[in-house]
Amino acid sequence: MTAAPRRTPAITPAPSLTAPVEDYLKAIYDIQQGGEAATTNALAERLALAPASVSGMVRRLATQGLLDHEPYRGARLTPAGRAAALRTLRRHRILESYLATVLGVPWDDVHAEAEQLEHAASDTLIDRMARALGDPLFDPHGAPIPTRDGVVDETRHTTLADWPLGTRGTVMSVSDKDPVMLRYLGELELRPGAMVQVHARAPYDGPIDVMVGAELRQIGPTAARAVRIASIA
Amino acid sequence: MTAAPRRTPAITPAPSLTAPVEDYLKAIYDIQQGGEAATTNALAERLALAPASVSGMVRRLATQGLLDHEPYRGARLTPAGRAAALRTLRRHRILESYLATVLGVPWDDVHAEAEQLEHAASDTLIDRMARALGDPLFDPHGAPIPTRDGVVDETRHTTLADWPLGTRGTVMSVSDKDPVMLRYLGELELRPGAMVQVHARAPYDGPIDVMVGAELRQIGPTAARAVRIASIA
DNA sequence: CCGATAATTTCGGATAAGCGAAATCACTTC
DNA sequence: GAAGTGATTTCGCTTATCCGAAATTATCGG
Repeated sequence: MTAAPRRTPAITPAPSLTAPVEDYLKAIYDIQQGGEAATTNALAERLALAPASVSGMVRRLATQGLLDHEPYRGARLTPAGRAAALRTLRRHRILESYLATVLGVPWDDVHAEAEQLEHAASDTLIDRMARALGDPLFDPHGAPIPTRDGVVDETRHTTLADWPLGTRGTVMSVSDKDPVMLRYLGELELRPGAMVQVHARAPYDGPIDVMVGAELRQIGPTAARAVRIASIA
Repeated sequence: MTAAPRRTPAITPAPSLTAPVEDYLKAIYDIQQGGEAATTNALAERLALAPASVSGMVRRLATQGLLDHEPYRGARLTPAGRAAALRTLRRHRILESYLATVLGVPWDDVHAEAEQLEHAASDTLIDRMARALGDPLFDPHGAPIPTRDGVVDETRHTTLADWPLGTRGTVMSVSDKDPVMLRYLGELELRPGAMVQVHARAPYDGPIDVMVGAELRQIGPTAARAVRIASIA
């Protein structure tokens, strides 16, 4: 191993990355954010690719200094990789906010549309959209929007599946990955800002009784895991 | 100066085309619209590619039924190719209009931005933007916007370089290809809608004296060729 | 009709991204 | 501590898009 000059890169992630590369970095960020290791398999599943393909790309990105990779162990973003991931995340979430707020795109469609546009929109366009929205801090699903300089709230909130019985809380965010799930949660009024209180949880992954606003609902554990809660401030 | 709108037979523009393919089709449409033959070299220059690359792609697109190609002669869009080109053109021009009108992107920047986004935005998003604008018929540079069904005004207007002396006319459109040129034309107030009258033309590609509104300007023939004029109605 | 020139195509090769099958490694279990 | 299992990587190959150099074709001037 030659002692490569390991400068901690400034916030500027050099040249424009390809769409697949941005997707890998975003996925790795996301998995790390969930506290898990960004293994080949986890990445392959999230990106809907064959593990073999992920192996190759991860090696390439590691040589490009965007992530650290110990073979058979998993990948971890370098500062440069993290910066790139956050830039893409900002684009994604600003776009989601803009599409939902200004153009009235239904909130369960916004994710897929933003997924495409995030690779094409220029930085200045994203900033224009952000300004038009009043530089929002959260997207329509409650996810925090990184600033232009890569500052982002990374608080990990408890999911509704783990929220203590009896305690009142607020919905902070819902997962935006699955449009069907989103539509379902929308029907239950489980959107960011909603007040909740878990009354009971049946054992063995049974249904959860939860007050949403003034309504008593029953939801399954999978849906509950997509909803993140915080104490009322 | 030919006439009037044209209807394209409803042909399913098969599965989503790649960005390069859409660019080729758009370029061919554009060149044909200018009355010239879409030769390999013309395409190579417009797309900033090597002629060898164009040869290969044109052959491929011909086998896919998007264009007719006689080797050593040039390419011509089939109905399917034309439909695909017009779909991309609609996206491009709706995006230009939206960016300029709603988001305040400077009119010399909108082309480059739209060039990227047109390959990523969904059809329904484009329609949403169009509706938000009141389904405009022309983009900010005066170019006609095809409808969802591929109807577009293909009138070919005379350029300012050929406009008869003394006759008053209206600027119908300006070329959006070169941002520097656009900025220049903007400074001269040569935008769609402006009234013009050519007073004199110096020989040998000399400068052109032209009244723009109430101002007398002098412009060169290259700039004049980017401005299209029609009689006042 | 015959080249010369210019346009076009063909050829071999490069890069990015992906896949399936086979080999390899890590970890748990006996 | 060996073996089996599942995760990971390697290998060979595919597709899309691009390039430069060499070969080919069209066309125009005489």
